Amino acid sequence: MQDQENELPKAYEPRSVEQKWYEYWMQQGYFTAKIIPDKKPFVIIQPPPNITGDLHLGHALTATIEDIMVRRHRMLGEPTLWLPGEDHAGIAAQVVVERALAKEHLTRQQIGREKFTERMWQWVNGCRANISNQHKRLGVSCDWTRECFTLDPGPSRAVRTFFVKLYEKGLIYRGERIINWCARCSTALSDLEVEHEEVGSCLWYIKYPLEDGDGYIVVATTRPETMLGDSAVAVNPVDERYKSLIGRRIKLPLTERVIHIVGDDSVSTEFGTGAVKVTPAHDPNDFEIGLRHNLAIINILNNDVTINENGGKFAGLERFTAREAVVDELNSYGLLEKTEPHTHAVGHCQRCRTIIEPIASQQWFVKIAPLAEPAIKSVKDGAITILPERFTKVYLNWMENIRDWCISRQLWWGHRIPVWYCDCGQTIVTADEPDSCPQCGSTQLRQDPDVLDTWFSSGLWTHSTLGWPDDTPDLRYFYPTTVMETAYDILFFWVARMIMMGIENTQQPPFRYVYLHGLIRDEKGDKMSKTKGNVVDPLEMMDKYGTDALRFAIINGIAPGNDSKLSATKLEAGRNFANKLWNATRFVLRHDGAIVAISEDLSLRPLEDRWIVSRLGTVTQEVDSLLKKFEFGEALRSIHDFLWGEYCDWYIELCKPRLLDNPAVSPLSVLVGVLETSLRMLHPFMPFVTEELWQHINQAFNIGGGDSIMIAAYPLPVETALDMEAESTIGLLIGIVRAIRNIRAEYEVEPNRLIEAAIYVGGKQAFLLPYINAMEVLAKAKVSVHAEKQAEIPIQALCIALENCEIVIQMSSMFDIRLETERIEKELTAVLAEIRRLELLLADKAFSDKAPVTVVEKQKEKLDALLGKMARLVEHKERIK
RNA sequence: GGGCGGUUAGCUCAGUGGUUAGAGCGCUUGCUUCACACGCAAGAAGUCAGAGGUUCAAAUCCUCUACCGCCCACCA
Repeated sequence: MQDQENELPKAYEPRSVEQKWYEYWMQQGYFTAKIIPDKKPFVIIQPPPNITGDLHLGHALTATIEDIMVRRHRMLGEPTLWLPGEDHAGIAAQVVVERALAKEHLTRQQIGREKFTERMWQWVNGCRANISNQHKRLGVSCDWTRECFTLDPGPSRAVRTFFVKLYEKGLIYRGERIINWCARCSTALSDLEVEHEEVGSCLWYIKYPLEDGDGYIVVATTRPETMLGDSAVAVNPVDERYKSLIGRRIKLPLTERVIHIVGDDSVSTEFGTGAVKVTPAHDPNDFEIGLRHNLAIINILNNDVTINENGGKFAGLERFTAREAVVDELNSYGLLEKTEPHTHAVGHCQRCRTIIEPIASQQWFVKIAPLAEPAIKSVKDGAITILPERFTKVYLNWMENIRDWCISRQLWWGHRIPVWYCDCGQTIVTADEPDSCPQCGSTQLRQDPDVLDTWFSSGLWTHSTLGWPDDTPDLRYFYPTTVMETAYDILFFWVARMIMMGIENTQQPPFRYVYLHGLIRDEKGDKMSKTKGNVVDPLEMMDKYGTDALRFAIINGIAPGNDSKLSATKLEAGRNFANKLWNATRFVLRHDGAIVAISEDLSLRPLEDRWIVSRLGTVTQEVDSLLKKFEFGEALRSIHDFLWGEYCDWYIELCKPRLLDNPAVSPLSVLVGVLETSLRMLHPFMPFVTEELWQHINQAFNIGGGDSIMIAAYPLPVETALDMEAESTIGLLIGIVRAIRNIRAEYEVEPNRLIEAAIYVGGKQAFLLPYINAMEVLAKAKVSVHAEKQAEIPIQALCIALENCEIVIQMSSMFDIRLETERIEKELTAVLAEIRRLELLLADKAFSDKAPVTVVEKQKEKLDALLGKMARLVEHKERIK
């Protein structure tokens, strides 16, 4: 066994073992899910990372939490599928490649759609490999044989099939609506892709003259330039101020147009002047008013948000330049009544931060309410459970107020809309590219140039990855999946849509549980972002501390749905824990002997053996129940505290004397068994170090545990594990040892000096006797145990009362009383001298008046401390007299 | 405007009705103890944001207040 020890370095070196085991696991095919018809599978479809760059800590957290669940369920013997993939990430990825092009002073328009798409695919190939490799470094046990990409043929066909299906049901339509237009990306966006931000701006009050010259009506607006597209002024019909004006005509300033004043309920009488300019082409509210009053939709903007020909002389100006020009001109005509400061929310493009412009435009939409209804029901009924529970309300609130979803994007990267147009006017909507027009037979068909919102394909992910629309064995067996685990910030983008689409396509909710984790922030609590430069690279952390340390650091202390911060100290704690396990195992491996199961002959074993087995049982129970509740942070803490605070700090130490004495009942079986079981319990959290150590133990003690810890059994709670007698007695023992150590530290007893302690326990605890010897070394106390309390306690003794016993320590055993008395005298003299000096100093008026307050205070504090010290010394002197 | 979360030891956070509120890091003191200094032992440190209420019992449940953060939202 000595050789074995030589093989193991003194400290754990992650790099040397991680790659080895990952390759071994892959080569053994442990990650590949197998269909076992009579068993219920555990299934997680991994949230596919965007192919926009490197993995960040959020991905690491997602991957780790999912790996914990997956490894546990696999160890529990369930057929387990964790399906990995990547998302083409439509606009986000296109922005990344456009930026790369910009560095070459190129735009996508310059190189054309075909060349641009080629560039995209080049990027994808590099990025996907990168993402997979980073995932592998994290130790993820996902089934790489089933890896998917959203643009793969299968998922792509699912997208087209779904589109056609919804179109045929009348749930996808094309129409002119107000959409969010990003001029930089040159595309429409869904409402979710717009991020609102409060900005300080102005409210401009503009006079609109009545056509007949009979005065004017004042409207308030935050976007004066849009007046160029006004087609009415609206007032509330109940508003006494304006009631009589309804139907009157206005000469719209800066244009030649004459518009009407209309009455509409939607106008607030409270805000602004109570009269609102109506621009149906550039405001969702106005668009609705326009529909009700049959108003013209006058689009005044080009796609690059310059003013178009409808803006008359302002044509060609950029929107904000136009705003200034319009205001100036109005002012010069005396039509600007006033300007007020005004704060309001302005929409920005989620991907490029450009200010969004609402524009009426022809786009494709999903009529969402019919899809939302069963999705709401599935959560209300409890078919899907959202954790933590508070997100249920957030989900329902959004779903119940959901609005139609704009799914067409004027991008080049993504799933092309499966719609073809023929010159004869025919529109063909089909999953497979048509050869000719069914109406006129023409082969000159034009496919719709737009692509679909990237979330349109992600929403199908739970079943498109398993083969849908085909009826495949995977789909039949693994669907519906078990848990959808992801960050709470994509609850609407992704989770809600998966539920709607999953139910629509399969009549079943796509998963049983939604578990939402929080975001990882930097040490200051800021969201990590590349522009802020506060991004922590998981790869760097793994290089520096090891993968298990990173996994420990991001799981330890987290609560479901709560954000967390990552810091170097957490990573160090993880590394230290791995190292602690490494060394505990090294200690165990130094010993040799035959091993039996820990449950065998347990009742014949000494109390400390029964104690640690009982504690293991309790921890197993805790971990089981915590993991069932998705409390990963608490479960990890529980295992950590047990291994470090009980197994290493107490059990190993309790065993040391026994291992030297070579007693009749060797602790080795329990020493090995508890460690081996704990490693299995910890494995899902820290897969590499546990595999490495478990392999050593498995071989050295010939346990026959199998080829890998990752397919060994996960420890489950056993009813009989608890041993109250052992727990209370060893608990008492620990209390005694701590008390003695405490006294030794307090009296500064030399480390090697043995002290004499007598322990008095009630008659029932007399069995403590045989185990006191084991603790003697630890406590450096020569201990005698008495069943009953002696009538007389020796005078020069220290008495410590614990819950069930009393400890009496002879003062003379802690130090030589004569020498100690001399030492105290000496110290007292010195302390008294210093006290006198300080008292004189403080009494000196010259000092207290002239010295800075802080200096005086400091001296006072010093005096207080010395007085306290003197009191303690006097008390100590009295006691040992 | 609507909703949610947070406020616990110097720092980062667990704990959500039950004796004396925990951990990691930091701090103080002492240890080259034959697994580990990425360690061991001992210690100091908290009016659990504030106020009121329910209860035998509240950090935990209820109400209100304050501050911080987040999400949703078409009042121009």
